[in-house]
Amino acid sequence: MNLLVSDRESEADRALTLLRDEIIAGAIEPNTKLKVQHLSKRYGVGTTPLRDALTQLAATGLIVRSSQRGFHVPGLSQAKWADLMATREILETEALRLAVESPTAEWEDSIVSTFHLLAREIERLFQQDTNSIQKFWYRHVEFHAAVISACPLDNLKSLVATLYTRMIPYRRLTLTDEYSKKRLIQSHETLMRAVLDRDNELEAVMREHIRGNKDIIQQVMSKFGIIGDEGVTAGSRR
Amino acid sequence: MNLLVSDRESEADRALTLLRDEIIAGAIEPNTKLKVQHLSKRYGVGTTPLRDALTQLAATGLIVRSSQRGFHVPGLSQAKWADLMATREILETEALRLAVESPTAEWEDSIVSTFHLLAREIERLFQQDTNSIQKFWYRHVEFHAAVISACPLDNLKSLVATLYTRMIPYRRLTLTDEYSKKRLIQSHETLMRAVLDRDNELEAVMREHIRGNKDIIQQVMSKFGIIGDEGVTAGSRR
DNA sequence: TCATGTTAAAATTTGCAAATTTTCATTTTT
DNA sequence: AAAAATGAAAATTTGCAAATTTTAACATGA
Repeated sequence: MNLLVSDRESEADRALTLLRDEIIAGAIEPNTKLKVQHLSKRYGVGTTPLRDALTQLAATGLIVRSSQRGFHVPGLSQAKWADLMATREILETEALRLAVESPTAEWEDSIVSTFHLLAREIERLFQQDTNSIQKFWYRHVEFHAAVISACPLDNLKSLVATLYTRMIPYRRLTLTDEYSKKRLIQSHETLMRAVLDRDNELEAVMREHIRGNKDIIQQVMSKFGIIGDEGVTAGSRR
Repeated sequence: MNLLVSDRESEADRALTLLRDEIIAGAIEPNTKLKVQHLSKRYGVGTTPLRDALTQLAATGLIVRSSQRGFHVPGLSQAKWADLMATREILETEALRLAVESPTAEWEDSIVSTFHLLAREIERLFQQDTNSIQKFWYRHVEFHAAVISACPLDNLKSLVATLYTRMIPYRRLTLTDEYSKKRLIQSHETLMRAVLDRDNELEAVMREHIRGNKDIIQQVMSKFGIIGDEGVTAGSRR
């Protein structure tokens, strides 16, 4: 049965998306323990596929798995964020350098189109739609993936994607304050322009883009008093 | 029960190790489909933990997961190997550069000790012990991890570890021929020396080390007629 | 009071059978 | 013959209850 084009999506995939989306939106906060039974009921997904999703996310590093004691969302810390962003700077800048070396037609097209989708989604932030933060996240990832899409190294690009996943728990901090929508759009437009214009200082522009983002989040963390990593506080969820 | 120190290792972990060890040894060849029931019986591990192990290895990229149609060991190809090694060169060289910038006492000690363990294990290759290839693999990973252990970026180091996992299906090719034990030891000794001596050309030495390895495997692949990626041939295992 | 044991509850992990989907050989149709 | 349809077998995926391990509250003894 299933007269329409069959879905071809497993329950585990669905569970993974649901869980990730809640972490993106901050509905599940850092340091939260992820209890299988609880999430299973919450999402209406069996425990087996849910566990599969948890295993996948843990392997990526978005969540943490402790042998025999389950999964939890990692805590935030200045040090971990700095580590993540420094690593991102190395990989993403190098990927961009390689992309410039072997540019293609679709490359530039995809940068332009994903930029516009990203900009539109930023405009929509804080408006009615409750899913706008998730959508923003996806558009943001897609834009940056497009920027390095001409890089011929698949392994390098997949590792960059992993890093973006690890950034998820911090990402929401961008949207608390500080960063006006305009600045967010401009910062990405600057990067796009530099690529399209083959700016001589392209690598430097990328580094600045990343460092700018790093600094903003660090400021927000300071403001909220986040310094170290306080460990997992039990209890399910708010 | 369990009077001694309790094991604290899940069945899934055990399954993961067993499976990975067979791939390292080549007992499970590239392009082999990994059937849950078959492996479950083979290892005497339930299907649930076995599936967990498969999910983890797929998330790392050692094996491939296709939605609704299971897991398989990826096929080898010249292009994929070149991609992997180029990416490795970028990350590992940068990690080494950072390690040199903030050296510690244990760093050098760990390089020396892991080198000797590696050298011993290389001597033992092709001798009685049937597990020597796996042990060699572990010592090899440990040595390279030690070389970059002083790098302060945990994320960068974890990505390097991921790349080493992805190299597994190719690694056995090193041991068919060509590479004499002596050359294998020397190549790592050269790298160690360069680090301990703070060679000015340290980064170049690392790049050469990686490229040397890349070339050897490429030659072996040519000899065996491996060029493209022929896809999965069904059937369990030999 | 502090450390150490004890025990019940809670959570993770596992085994297995049922449900779903894919595969593949065979038949039917063009 | 080649292509499309059929259907049974095989494999993946899922639901759920049992087994194991951890957690946390409480009691015991130094």
